[in-house]
Amino acid sequence: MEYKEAKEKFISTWGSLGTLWGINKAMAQIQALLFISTKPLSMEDIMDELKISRGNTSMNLRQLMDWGIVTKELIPGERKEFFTTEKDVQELARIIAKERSRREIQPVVKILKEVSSIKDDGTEKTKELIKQTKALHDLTETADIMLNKIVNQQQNWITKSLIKLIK
Amino acid sequence: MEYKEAKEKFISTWGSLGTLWGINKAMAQIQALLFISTKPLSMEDIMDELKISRGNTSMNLRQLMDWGIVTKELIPGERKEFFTTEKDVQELARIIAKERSRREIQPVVKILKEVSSIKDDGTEKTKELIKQTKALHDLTETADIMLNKIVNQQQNWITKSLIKLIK
DNA sequence: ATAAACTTTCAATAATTATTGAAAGTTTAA
DNA sequence: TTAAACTTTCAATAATTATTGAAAGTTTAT
Repeated sequence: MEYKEAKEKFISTWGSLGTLWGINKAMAQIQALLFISTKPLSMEDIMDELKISRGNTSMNLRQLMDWGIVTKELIPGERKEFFTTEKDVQELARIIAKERSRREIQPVVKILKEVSSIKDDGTEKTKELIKQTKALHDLTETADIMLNKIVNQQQNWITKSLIKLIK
Repeated sequence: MEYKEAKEKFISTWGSLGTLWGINKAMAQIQALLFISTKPLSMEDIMDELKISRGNTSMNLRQLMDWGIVTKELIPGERKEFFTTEKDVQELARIIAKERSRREIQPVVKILKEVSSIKDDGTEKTKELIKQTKALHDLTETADIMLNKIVNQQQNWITKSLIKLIK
């Protein structure tokens, strides 16, 4: 496999994986392209490489910047804007975990808490609803906390030891 | 908030959360309904509760069974089939993590390995592609292993200690 | 001030994904 | 064996989501 094929394979795979971390295809592909680029790219560069429209590129770059994954780079003497992505995978994971937690998990935890806090009228179905949503609330909250702590401290002794222990 | 409202809130929230664990709305809603039900439900029951068609119900129940989350329950004297979901959240988490890993993460890890194994032709761009996809490969693989190990051993001492340590 | 270079916005359209419903298929009871 | 009770399949349709492209907006150089 040569460079070109490998590059295309990586970009398209990462793009379709986008759903796994809650973003759309174009967004993931732009990020992938920047991730393996050796220098900042302009909107023009991205459009050409991925064969997507200017509007699409603009909107998705904005979203990536909202996520905090991509930043504008000003190149002296250049009129256009250039873009780069976070290159450190650990830092990338940290940002993504934090954002997903804030955008998706926490709102759900909040609703699970509300639902599991309704007053117990003594009926079996109410008891079951309370019990099950409470269990889900606790699990989701714990998972969320763990995920964030883990990605935030990957290189410290706790995780190093954990990896050894569970491997 | 009364039972009915709480129930509807739970089902619709869990439904829209479906994307987070990679399944569609109807599938997640059916699972949610079964999750808080005190007894097995028939296809008829599910259609009525969620206001979805027979075909939709049938197809999504099948998928839930493929995932191993829902099982058919045969009730003596009843002609129709009844369904139940795994009620233990820990077990549910274990099944979901395992399935997502198998269906989505592992194929990506495989491709990252392929891409990061192309021959180094000495150019900067090839070096960068190899370096970055390798980093992503290692991170993804480690995250996948950790996730699975964690959900598989949640109640053992390792996780109990971990939770205390990182909280 | 103006025009060229560039970016953003957003209504229209395309692509994708979910849902329906009725016909075909299966199982069970008599 | 047959007919009623039930489930599955799948082509058609609906709903949702992504993408385009051109007009409007912004910035910069002169």
